[in-house]
Amino acid sequence: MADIYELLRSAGVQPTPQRLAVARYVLGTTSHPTADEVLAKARRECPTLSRATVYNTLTRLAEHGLVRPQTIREGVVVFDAHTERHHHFVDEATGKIYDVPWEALSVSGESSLREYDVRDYQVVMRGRRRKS
Amino acid sequence: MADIYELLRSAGVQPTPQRLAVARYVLGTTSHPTADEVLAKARRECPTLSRATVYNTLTRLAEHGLVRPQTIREGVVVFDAHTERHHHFVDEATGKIYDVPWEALSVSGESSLREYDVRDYQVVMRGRRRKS
DNA sequence: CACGGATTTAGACTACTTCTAAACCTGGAG
DNA sequence: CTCCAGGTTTAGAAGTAGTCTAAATCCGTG
Repeated sequence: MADIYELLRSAGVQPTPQRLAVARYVLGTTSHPTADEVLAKARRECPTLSRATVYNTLTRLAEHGLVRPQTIREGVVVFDAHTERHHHFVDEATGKIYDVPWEALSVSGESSLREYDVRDYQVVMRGRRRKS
Repeated sequence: MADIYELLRSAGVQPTPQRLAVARYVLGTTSHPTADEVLAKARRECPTLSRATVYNTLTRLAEHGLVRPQTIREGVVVFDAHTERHHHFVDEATGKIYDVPWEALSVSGESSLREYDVRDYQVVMRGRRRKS
């Protein structure tokens, strides 16, 4: 949340008002928004913001490691402000995506996969979130 | 590939020429095709086949457990004829998806996830396939 | 052979994403 | 101060994935 302006600058992304509005929303939520959701929220701060700018900005933030696009939900890319390794749980009833800490699961056996140079992996779980 | 006709019938899907063409292709490949790829291939056998029929048929095959839709590649659903549990490896250079046997990996720790009722899970890996 | 239900079809339509070309800053050189 | 050049933003067009609709077709039964 802190100083988004400085965060963008130090990541090498010139901080324009539009980019700040996008970054403030996407970096401040854990809800895995789609580009359109980011557009809707960021427009509250910057009403002329265009769809193209949102896509450009999200792509740029991703290139600079500030968000991570994820292919988990059907038909859309969602953006995750949580950039360290972690797993995901998808609630099939609501479509909501939850982050699962890396340490909650342990995966072994990758070493047997000689044919593949695995650069990254994650466990994707689906089911229902228990009401608590 | 055996008797697709019987396979459809016994799964409760009325085997029409269009459905046979779709099923023959999608059940006979390990390439995780998209609906459009299935359309292109199945049209060789059945040139009047329409896009809508391909979507309808793939949905029906999925409902009857003969294929499994997967959300792994950006922006598209791919269909996997391999319906038992398994993991996936995505080659980031080519976009190709490879099946990884269930036994090749072991995941532990799901039990700590009290908040979630995990009905299904898989490991999704990304990287480069080694040329062999 | 007519009927009715299931199936197929083309094309319209929606959603998501990328592209394009014009407009718009903004900051430095003259 | 003015002009220019870069980068940025914009609306809308275009491209791609998938769904929907209504008419046409097919097929088994009476």
